[in-house]
Amino acid sequence: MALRHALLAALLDRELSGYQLTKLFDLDVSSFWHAASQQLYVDLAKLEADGLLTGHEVVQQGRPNKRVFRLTHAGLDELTRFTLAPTKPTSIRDDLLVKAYAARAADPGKLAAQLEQRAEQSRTKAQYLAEQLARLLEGRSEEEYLRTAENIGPYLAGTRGRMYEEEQAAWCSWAAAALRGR
Amino acid sequence: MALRHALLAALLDRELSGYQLTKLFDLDVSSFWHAASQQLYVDLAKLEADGLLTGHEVVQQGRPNKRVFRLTHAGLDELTRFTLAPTKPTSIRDDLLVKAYAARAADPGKLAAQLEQRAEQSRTKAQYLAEQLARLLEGRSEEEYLRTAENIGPYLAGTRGRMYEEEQAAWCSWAAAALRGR
DNA sequence: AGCCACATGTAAAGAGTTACATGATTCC
DNA sequence: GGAATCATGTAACTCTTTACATGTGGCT
Repeated sequence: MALRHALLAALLDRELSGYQLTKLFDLDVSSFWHAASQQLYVDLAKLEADGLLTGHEVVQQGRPNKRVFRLTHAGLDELTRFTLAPTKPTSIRDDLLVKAYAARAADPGKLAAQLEQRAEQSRTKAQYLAEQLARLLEGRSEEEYLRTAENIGPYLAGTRGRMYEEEQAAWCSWAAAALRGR
Repeated sequence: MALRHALLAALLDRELSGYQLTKLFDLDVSSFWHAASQQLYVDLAKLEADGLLTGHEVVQQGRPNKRVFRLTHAGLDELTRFTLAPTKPTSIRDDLLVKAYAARAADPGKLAAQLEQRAEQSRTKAQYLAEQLARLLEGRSEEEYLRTAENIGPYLAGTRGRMYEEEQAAWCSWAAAALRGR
């Protein structure tokens, strides 16, 4: 049920359309919460029906019109309530790790190749996220940013995403090497 | 659809009952694929109906009888097929990160407290996983183990789980400190 | 008798994925 | 005209979660 809250959080200090959220979820948010664009539209509609968001048509020139969404007071309350509610620890759920777990049933070379490919993807994503984080700092030191910025949420969550991708890349390379050495 | 394959992989070189799998998934496997015990029984029944597993009643003394499951040839084939199939990158999906993302809507102290609590849980879990990994080595060096052991899958996947929990703990502590310093 | 570990499920509701669908506008 | 980007959805299916359900046997 956190997709709803991820959407609310993404709209905390700005108005965005479904399409803009799609791109945001593809790149930045996906590092800690993945969702397909279709699902975003479904949940945006529900959130609006529940009065947590309001949508406004924006007429554009040179491209199709869009509907941007804004948090309502009820939406902000709901988000605050969510941050206070207890959460159970969740963990990784990754096909690739299940494949590694099943290593004995796999062709070592082919599994290693998949791991190396994923390592590369994760490295790319980690780099992108690092750039985004650097952009948020706007020249300030991290320490200063965390003390003074208005909304440090995206920086905190984005940092976890960057760490995750870096670790994933490192583990994939290590596991691939282990398989290659057999 | 990887729960099926995680079950098959867990049965790669041993017979286990639903209850034993429950405990395995609670502790070891949960670090890379979480599943509730009810779901295990449902999927075990399906896997048996699909001919990928066979179940055998085991009469026990001093405790209720159990049914242990064993991979069939078809089950092993299916697992091998799975390891060859392409996989899309998946990522974290964690309520706690969404909460961090929504930091601006949260009470900093209360969110920090939740992060610190999670840091503690992750540290405990990382420690448990480290012990399990050390047990697998049976005194050998990691390098030797990876070269010579029969089935290195659990060690590879378990290592990722341990890394994840360690990183999670480190990030949680860092993020909590950032929130406390405001 | 009461509690705990062992042992195995069913049913309903909720969330997410996959496939399908449509249309506007710009640029080449 | 065709491709790419912008823009928004629906429907069917699969998977997961939550709540409910039941029973054995040892220990105190």
